[in-house]
Amino acid sequence: MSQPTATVRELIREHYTDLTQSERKFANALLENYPAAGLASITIVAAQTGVSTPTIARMVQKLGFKGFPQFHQALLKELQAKVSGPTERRANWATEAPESHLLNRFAKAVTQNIQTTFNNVPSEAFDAAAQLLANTDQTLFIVGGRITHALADYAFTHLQAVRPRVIHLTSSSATWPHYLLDMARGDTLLMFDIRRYESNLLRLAELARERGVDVVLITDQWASPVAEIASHSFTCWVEIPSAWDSNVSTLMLLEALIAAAQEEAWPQTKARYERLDGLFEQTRLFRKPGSQ
Amino acid sequence: MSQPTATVRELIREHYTDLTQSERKFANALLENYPAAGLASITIVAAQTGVSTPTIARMVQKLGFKGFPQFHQALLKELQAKVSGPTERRANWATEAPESHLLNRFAKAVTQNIQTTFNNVPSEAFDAAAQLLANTDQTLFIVGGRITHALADYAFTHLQAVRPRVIHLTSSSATWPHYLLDMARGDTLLMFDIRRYESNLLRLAELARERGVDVVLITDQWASPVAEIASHSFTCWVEIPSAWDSNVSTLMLLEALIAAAQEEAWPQTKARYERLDGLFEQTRLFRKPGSQ
DNA sequence: CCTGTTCTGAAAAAAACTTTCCACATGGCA
DNA sequence: TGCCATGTGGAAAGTTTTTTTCAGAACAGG
Repeated sequence: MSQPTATVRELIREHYTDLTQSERKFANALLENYPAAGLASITIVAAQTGVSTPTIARMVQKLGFKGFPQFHQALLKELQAKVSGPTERRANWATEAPESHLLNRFAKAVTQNIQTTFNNVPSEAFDAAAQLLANTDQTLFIVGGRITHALADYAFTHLQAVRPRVIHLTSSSATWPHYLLDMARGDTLLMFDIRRYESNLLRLAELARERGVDVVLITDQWASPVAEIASHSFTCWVEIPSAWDSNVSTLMLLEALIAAAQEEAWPQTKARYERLDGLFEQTRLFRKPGSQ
Repeated sequence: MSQPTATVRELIREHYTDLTQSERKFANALLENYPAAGLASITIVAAQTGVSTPTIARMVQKLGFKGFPQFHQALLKELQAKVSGPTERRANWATEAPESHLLNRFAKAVTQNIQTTFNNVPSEAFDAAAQLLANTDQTLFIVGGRITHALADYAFTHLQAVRPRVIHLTSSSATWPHYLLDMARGDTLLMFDIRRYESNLLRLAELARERGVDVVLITDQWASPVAEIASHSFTCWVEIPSAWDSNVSTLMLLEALIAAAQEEAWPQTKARYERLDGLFEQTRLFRKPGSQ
């Protein structure tokens, strides 16, 4: 109310840290379905969110409204202004920014990449690869390149929680022969290779293949040479208007694979997660906010 | 009511000839400002249109609704469907797989996350943060948590290419005091904190803040406590049907920030990229795509 | 100019909504 | 462990909205 120009969305962002848990529940529901989720009566809104009416009432007061009706009207006014604007442009992602803003150009490119990537995932290969990643009888090796070693790291952190016997090959290729020593027939090597393709990754894949290791490759639309010897390879679209490549679709595919692997061996994984949680509790790595 | 799928707009057209003069007055007002003009209370709607409440009540009954609240809900439902529309339409991503396949369920959740995330980026804060990341007069520190250290690593690799004076705080918090020693007023600390929030990250942010360092925070929809002391903080939607959180939207936001920082200082960055390429050439770390 | 029909809105009654108050639950802290 | 501060929702009180009723206005046709 202090700033008559502020949208409800902005008000929520501004006051987000003041909100309690239940209040945030509603805030998130509203932001996810804006503004429809806030336009019903307070009773309905509360029921849909799963909180009580007083919680909603208190929250809108925190945002600076006198009561729910005022909040309701503010949302309505925004909606009205938006519709009467130049033919609603749903294209805009960052709703306040102009279409030419980097955020919107970027969002457009990445969305396109994700869509193309997912449209081109061979589902049998996906299922087969997920099974390999979940196979705890064998060892799983993970390796990435210059840029993608962060992705390999991410994969390692998650898969290590999902299953035992996961090994992350450090980025220095000088140490790779040591790992090759321990690779056995039936093991899996999860490899990331995005342009520009690194010759030592290809060599590593070849040597692993010779030892009977299944190579699962995640690469880009131009396809790393490793694809020719990989058991399963997945193509990600990575081009954005920039000097470098986007790895959003790569990460998305990776997460999908991790999710699939996790589902594959859920009972085991669940027990592992619980033990992990207990260990974190004991080492007090994560404390509740507010405490020292 | 006869056709449950008919929109209110269609219902109005269908029954238009049955409507009286005053009723048409409201019908026109609604069609001109659809659906906002119908979403207030019947009292307000009537006043705005210049007719009485019974007129509105009678009209919505002519359209086939039991009462004004039912009419109101129908409008709301349409609005809601519209928002989720673009996502719904490309229901199947992995075209061959059934809709219930993990790939499709996953794609749906992540798409929703990305959309919500981008809809909620405050563009001024984004621009300001990009400027901080591109400011080569000061040092840029980067740090992540247990899961997000991979993202921090990714950020480091890219930003190191964009500009000098970038420092990646290793994941072991025991070494952080060493880095704090060198932090100076005006420096920037790029921090990732996704639930569960780590208390040592909060402490680090506090100590940095005390030294006059700008903290740029990338967090999730439940907001890390660091948000309260950060100069700019960005919220990412990370929930997926899984035991862990997705970082696709997080990476997307990060890449957008990197792209913006790169654009901010392009002449410098371009020269840096060229020198970097030359160095790679000399060490022959990479081969050109297609070549052996 | 009259008459019957249709339309309209004021006002009251009914229903629903919003707010306030209070007790209970939760989690941090000594 | 017990205390305190904080957050949460049930229920009643207060308010608004919605519906119904009904009387007057507008209008067409004789």
